[in-house]
Amino acid sequence: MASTQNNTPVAASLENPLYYLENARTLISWVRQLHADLLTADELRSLDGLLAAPTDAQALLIRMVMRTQTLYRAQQLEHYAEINTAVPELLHKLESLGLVELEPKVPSDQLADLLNREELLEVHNRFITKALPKSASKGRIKESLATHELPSMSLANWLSSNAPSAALTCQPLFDRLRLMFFGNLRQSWSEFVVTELGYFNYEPVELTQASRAFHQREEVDQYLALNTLYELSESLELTERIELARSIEPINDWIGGRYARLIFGLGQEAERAGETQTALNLYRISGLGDALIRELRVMEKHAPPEAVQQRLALAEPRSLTPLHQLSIARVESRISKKLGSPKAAPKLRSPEEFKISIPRPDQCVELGTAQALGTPDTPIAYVENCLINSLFGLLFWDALYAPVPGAFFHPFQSHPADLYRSAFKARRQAQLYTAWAALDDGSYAEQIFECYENKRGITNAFIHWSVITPELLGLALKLIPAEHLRLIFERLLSDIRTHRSGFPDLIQFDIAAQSYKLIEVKGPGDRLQDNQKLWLDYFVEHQIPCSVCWVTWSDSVDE
DNA sequence: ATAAACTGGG
DNA sequence: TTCACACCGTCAC
DNA sequence: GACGGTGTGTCTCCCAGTTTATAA
Ligand SMILES: [Mn+2]
Ligand SMILES: [Mn+2]
Repeated sequence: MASTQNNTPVAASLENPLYYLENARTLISWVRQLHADLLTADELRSLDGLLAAPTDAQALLIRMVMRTQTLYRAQQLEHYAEINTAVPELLHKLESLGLVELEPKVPSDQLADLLNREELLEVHNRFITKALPKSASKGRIKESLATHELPSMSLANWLSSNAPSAALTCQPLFDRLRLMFFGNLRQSWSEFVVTELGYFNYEPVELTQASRAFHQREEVDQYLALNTLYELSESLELTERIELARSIEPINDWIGGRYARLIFGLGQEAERAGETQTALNLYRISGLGDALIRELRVMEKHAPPEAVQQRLALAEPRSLTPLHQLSIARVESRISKKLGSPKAAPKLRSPEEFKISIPRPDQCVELGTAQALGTPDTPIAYVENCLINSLFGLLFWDALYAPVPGAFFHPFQSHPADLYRSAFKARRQAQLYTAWAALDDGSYAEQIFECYENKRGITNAFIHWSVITPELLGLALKLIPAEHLRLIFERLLSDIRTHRSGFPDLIQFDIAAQSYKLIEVKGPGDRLQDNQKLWLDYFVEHQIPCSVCWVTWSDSVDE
């Protein structure tokens, strides 16, 4: 039933009414094939039990796992046409396998997930003497319930009617399986069917036998622990979350990055709560560039300038992105002024600027400006990051999808797992070299067109197929010199994460002059952002034509 | 009464 | 979970 | 005017059916 082809998991045909079960079994067997050593004996036993159960029982469990809740009224599970056994019987079977709990005790704060507003209000007014009016919103009822201490009890008791219910007890196991398969918790069980329906298309990449997202159980545990802390942000006190987070010692760089982001986020929460010292400590632990900036800003506010300067001296500029360096340079400039030995503010090259006044457009200011500036011979496209990123994705397609060991481990990836890591370039030197060579010998335009034709529609981290029309692609490749593309791609590749954004809003082509120009539009009240300033600086440095257009409203009185 | 938001399902 | 922008306030010149 | 900080919209297939919020 579970299907793999050429050593790759394959989505089930929709002809099979139990397609979702087939997909789940595919996922499970793929994980067991590659990750069996990362599962406990208990977990393997649970899976064996499930896979040996009657088909209808398996199907119902997967239906429940795929839905958002972990708690269900039996009534919510009765409508599945492809499941022919009575639901109570199946739930009973699943209970005997230890996958489901029948008639679970439901705490009052979970009632809202299980009942609609009307039912919730009815329950509220039956258990709480101070009744709420018929019009009370669901949030209001929830609040009121929370202020009273009510004992947990089965749903049937809450409703004092015959309302059978069941809770999944195996959700953690299935989340774990999903994580081990996808390498993230963002993708869901429905990934298979959405692919089968054709809404997602992924580039097929040969998966090596060693292709797996995790190598030790501890890595999976840490990922799950970090994720739980993100989810708890609403319900658990900050101090407790900090304590839990700090007890985690990441065992690899990848987990370390997620850990750093969590700690940074906790630091920001602490900062906003006025817990300055806690925030500073967390920023120091985090090690993220963003955290260093926050640390410096907090120190600037609360510590003597000498202390800030000392901290600045310890910063390692080489490990920081240009974006971080810019922020740090500004701190440096302010602090040195305070200490009496002024150091110049960071100086970036800026492009030509011009102003236009147009009526406030129906759509966004970028489109209004494009309309005002564009002519038949000098057409404008509103592309922002899409054009350059798409050209990049098309030219470097083979590098992006090179079967580097460990980069691809399931068939639903839009990009290699190490795309944003520093070793990305080093591991694809041959493919990158080929692409650079095409740019040098002039064959790149043809290659990009070919890739565009062949790969159109395939989900790609850089390419926005709907924006890139053949006409736009043709103009861009004809009018942007290869040398300019080389310069831009070099900077992009030097730090993909940071440099994939910040490109100007518009590109204007001049067909007669065989030239082009990038235009960043700034409406009233808007201003250049740091990542935009840095790209513009680079464009000016390398004589890549660009400008900033300041827009005011011609039909507006104020200003 | 109507629109907006959410949920499930292929 | 991304990215750009809108909008607010402060500070120094 | 240059900054710093916060919040928002849009987007994560797309359709149908249900639930919720809001106003008249
Ligand atoms: Mn923009
Ligand atoms: Mn803009």
